Amino acid sequence: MRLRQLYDRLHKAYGPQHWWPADSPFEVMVGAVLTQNTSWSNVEKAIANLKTHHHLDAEAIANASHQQLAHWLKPSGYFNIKAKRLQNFCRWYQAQGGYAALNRLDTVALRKALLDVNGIGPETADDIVLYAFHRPVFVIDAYTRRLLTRLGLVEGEESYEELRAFCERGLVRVAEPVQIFNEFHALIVMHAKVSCKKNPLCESCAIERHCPAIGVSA
DNA sequence: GTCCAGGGTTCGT
DNA sequence: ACGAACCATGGA
Repeated sequence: MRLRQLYDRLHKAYGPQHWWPADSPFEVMVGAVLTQNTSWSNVEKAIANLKTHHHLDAEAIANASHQQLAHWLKPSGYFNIKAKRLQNFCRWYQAQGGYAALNRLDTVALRKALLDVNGIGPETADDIVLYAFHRPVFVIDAYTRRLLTRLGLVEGEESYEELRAFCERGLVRVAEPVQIFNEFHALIVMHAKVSCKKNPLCESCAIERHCPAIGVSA
């Protein structure tokens, strides 16, 4: 199966996902940090806390006490390390001049700048670049790696950058790469959450080969 | 109620 | 290059 075909099947099975679930680019960035190694439902509660206390704002987060911030972030797990990372990110974001200034960078420079921030790794950087700045980078996460491996499209031990290059190359001629990459990642997450859970066999074998949603029926 | 899986990044070694 | 540390939540 080719990537384009996988996309079509996922899209047909699950429909438009309208990601990222956030009210502003800055909320996307906060969510990208908080969702590191944790499920989205946990992140929503932490973001709701920030909203309730009028702290979903780079300056407010930058100036909050570590203790206060960690308390609000508690539902998203790893609250001490995330308070530190989020605060570090917000101080950097302000120092850079905020969204407008960063948006003047080209995609490669923007991605590189984000990766230099302590607490921002490749997936978090790409979440931000794609979903907050609408640039064409393909986000690789554990679900993506697992699905591509099960489908036999990749070996599985590739580096993050190798997988990203593989996905971007495989979709190099699409008309609207930002829109396709946006939807593709969302669909992979949807498939992992819904289809695999629904079918108990999914976690223990390459069920995608037999998955009615995206693959050949048995 | 108890146990356990899942999910990124950094920092040691 | 590899393992350890960081944590609440939801399902079994």
